Amino acid sequence: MSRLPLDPVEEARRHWVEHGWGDAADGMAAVTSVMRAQQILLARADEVLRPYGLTFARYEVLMLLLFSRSGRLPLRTTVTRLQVHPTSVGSAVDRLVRDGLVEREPHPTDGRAVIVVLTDLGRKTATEATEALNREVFADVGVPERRVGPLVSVLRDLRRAAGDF
Amino acid sequence: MSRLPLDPVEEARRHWVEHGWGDAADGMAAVTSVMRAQQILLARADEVLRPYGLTFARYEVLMLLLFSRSGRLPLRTTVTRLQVHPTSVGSAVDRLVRDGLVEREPHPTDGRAVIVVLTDLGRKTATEATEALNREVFADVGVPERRVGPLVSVLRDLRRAAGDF
DNA sequence: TCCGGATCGTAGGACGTCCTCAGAAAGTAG
DNA sequence: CTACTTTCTGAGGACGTCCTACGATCCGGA
Repeated sequence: MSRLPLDPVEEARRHWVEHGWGDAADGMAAVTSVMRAQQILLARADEVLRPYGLTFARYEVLMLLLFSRSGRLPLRTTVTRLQVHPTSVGSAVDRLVRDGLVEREPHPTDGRAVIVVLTDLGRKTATEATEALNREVFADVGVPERRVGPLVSVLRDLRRAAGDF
Repeated sequence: MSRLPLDPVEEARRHWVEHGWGDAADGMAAVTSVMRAQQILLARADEVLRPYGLTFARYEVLMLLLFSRSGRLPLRTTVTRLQVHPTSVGSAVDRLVRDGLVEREPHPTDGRAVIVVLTDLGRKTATEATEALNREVFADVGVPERRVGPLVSVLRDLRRAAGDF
């Protein structure tokens, strides 16, 4: 993967201004920056998770179950908390079941619903994977310490404005 | 899409601290925030682009060609600038060709390479789509004006540290 | 000149995301 | 109790991303 001579986001911003789109240049730069940052961070996380047979999407499902303490949640609950499409969680759960990390159970009172249950292997894997992620990714995301707070804060505003919570 | 009672990122941070992972909690919050912000912004962009038969990935290819002024670039150049895998750009170009927005041409001197050429329809579509994106997404990304600059700045640091440029 | 390594693009496959549609079950109004 | 609406899940498909493997081409050094 080669290093570019110039920041592609700043290059795009320059083109935006040249085309008379200056009033949208900052927004374009923000959106493009977030897109690329996500790509970088997701690649790092997936690389660390690969030895555990996980991806970040499946890891998020496992962590939700780990935090539930009883290790079991309705599928619908995970869909709501993870803010993704039902079929996305569905396929993640399918692969977690395939690998023995979770199990599907029928809901005791709602015949439509499904309960996802963390297995012992799933609990062990989630814990070990978290320690690896903490060490290899989260402990240093490549942003100066004092700028992490403001970053999370501004993105929280964005998420709130988008109706997440 | 339902609104959650609490910020899921802050909920996760709380769980991180409770599990003794406090030193990685900020990084986890930063990574998770970026992931969700990207999902929100990508969904908005794709929605605005849908009437033009575009996705954000294909739109980025078109804009690179539009800015090249001759409207033609080696495929390799677009792969490098967009920082994605060659096969990702390949499939994007396939669909752009299918829709008549670009054409493939052989490279005049390098038998391995491919030149991607913007068609008149592609140029027109890219321009109109940009005006829609500027109006509907980039002009107001849901972040206070004065915080956009720092956001772009901190993510530029992250991208630079990751070796992008 | 020739040959071995590097580069470019593509094919096939795994995965995650979204969409629409369908069916089953639950809830609700009458 | 019936009929209508809503909720939950799964099937099938489109798309973007990545990976590995492969063939074709280029290039530089022997």
